[in-house]
Amino acid sequence: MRSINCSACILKSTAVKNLTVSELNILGNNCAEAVFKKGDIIFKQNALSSNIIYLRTGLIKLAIEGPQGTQIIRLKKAPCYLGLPTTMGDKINQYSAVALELSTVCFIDIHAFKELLRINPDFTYEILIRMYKNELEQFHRCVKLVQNQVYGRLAGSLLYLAEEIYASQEFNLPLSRSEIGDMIGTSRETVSRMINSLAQEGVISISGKHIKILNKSLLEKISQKG
DNA sequence: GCATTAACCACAG
DNA sequence: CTGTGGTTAATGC
Repeated sequence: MRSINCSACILKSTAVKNLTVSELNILGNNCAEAVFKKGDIIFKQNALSSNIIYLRTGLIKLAIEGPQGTQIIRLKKAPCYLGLPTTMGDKINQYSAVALELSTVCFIDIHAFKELLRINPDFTYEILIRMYKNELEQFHRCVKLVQNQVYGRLAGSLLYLAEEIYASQEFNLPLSRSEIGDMIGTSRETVSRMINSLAQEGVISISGKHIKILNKSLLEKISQKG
């Protein structure tokens, strides 16, 4: 395998910043970088995986094929690790990852990753903290999805995109209406109608994929009450 | 009952 | 891929 100079990487994860030069060499000797275009599958549910994936740049979605169709578990923005639960918890991928925009990704051999976890506590600590935060986020997301009505779930996900992904009140939706439906557990028709009615009420303005949040506090209210 | 919510279907840009 | 209209089932008042 061609080795990569991880020491020179300017997009190191918080965890990797704790690695020594020799540990960075272990990493560099056991990883490969790849570029994915919008729509490319990075890894697929039910396939065997022996890699941890580090998303250096870009945006991806994680999705599970459920009994009632596709469920988008969450979006992930660089920089972050993908596939920690699925690669550490099982040999088979429990979900798929698909690029939503041009993304660069490092595939890290699971054995090298485990070795780093074993030998460098500061590295391991950062990974753990990240995992715990993730778990909390997932708990909250789960409650919102189960207890909110569709209108509230849509409002919540628009807020999520604005706050967490783009840090802006104005952005281009990275997902189709159908995918938004898959994310909040509703049909594409309902997403269309509700986006339009949010626009009619002046909460947002929408033109194709371009969206602007006009009344954030009202959107937050809708997100909480449904 | 009657209204509301939201899914499913069909059809048209 | 989206938007719209009609229909229908479930739930609440």
